[in-house]
Amino acid sequence: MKYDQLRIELKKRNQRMTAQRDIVLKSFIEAETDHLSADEAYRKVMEKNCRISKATVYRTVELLARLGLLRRIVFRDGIVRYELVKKGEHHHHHVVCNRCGCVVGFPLDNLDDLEELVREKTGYTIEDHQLKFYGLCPKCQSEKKTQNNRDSETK
Amino acid sequence: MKYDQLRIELKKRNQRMTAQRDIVLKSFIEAETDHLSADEAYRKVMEKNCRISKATVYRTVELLARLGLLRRIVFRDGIVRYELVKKGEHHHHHVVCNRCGCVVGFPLDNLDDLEELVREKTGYTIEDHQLKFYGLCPKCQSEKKTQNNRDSETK
DNA sequence: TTACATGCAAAAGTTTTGCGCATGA
DNA sequence: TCATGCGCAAAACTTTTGCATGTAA
Repeated sequence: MKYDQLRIELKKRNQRMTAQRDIVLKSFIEAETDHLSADEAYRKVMEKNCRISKATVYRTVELLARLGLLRRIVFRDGIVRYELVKKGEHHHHHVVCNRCGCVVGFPLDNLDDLEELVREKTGYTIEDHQLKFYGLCPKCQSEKKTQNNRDSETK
Repeated sequence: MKYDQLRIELKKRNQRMTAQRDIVLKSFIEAETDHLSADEAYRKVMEKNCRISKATVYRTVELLARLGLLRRIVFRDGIVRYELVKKGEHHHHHVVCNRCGCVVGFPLDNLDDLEELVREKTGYTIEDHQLKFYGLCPKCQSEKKTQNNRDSETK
């Protein structure tokens, strides 16, 4: 399945298929909606007792991003993470919890019109845009509430 | 002017006014629309022959961001940068050149309605959002064009 | 006076690089 | 076969931390 797709994508670009590249891509497939940094991907791979060099993971993640199989996502913490690019998926954005850092996707297509407006106003040709929302996830909202209650009782 | 504002803001939060804090804030004021990382701010300060410890710059930048005088901005390169928060300024977003990295602001207020939609759909309470456009600035567009012409002549 | 900020140097953490060996095509 | 990729370890950075000293209030 994904293994073949990887082989095909690599062949297209005259890149070789290796066991390491397969393992790294798999770790992102298994992470599902999680966004992994190169370092986190390395740890995940190590947990499975796959002996890969950290340098290889870093190089592979960078390669997969260049091939368009991974998308680079950076939130406010400045950690470079990657998410799996799924074919035919809608353009989606990210909603990030300021407290626990959990992330959910949010589909939204109609922002493309804005790109044209930006081009007119700034003279930049626009290739891409990224929108991020920051706030509190439902879990942290209720945890914060009970914490506040505890605090006011203590006073 | 800004010096007093800084003193006032610090006093509000029971923080002390120091020469170092003034110098660091000034480096962001002088950078104008540039976005500086803590490290870049440190270099700027050093250029002016001000002997400040790098640790102090890092601590000060973090403090100024916490006080709301600086705003944390992170682009796709994962470098944490800061921009001066100007009172009463419109909500603005950033347009980034993929080639030279130059950044311009782009005022746009009416995205706030979206926050309500995101809240309904995800259950997150939204405090903030950031929108970034990536493309090519006018300068890089023309540079790329002449470069392409040169390439095709050589072939 | 004294609590807080600074400077320094070391530590911690992340990412990149050089090079000899291994391997996919 | 042999160009490419890998593993290892060192290097290069960036950012944080502990602690003695200096200083704003």
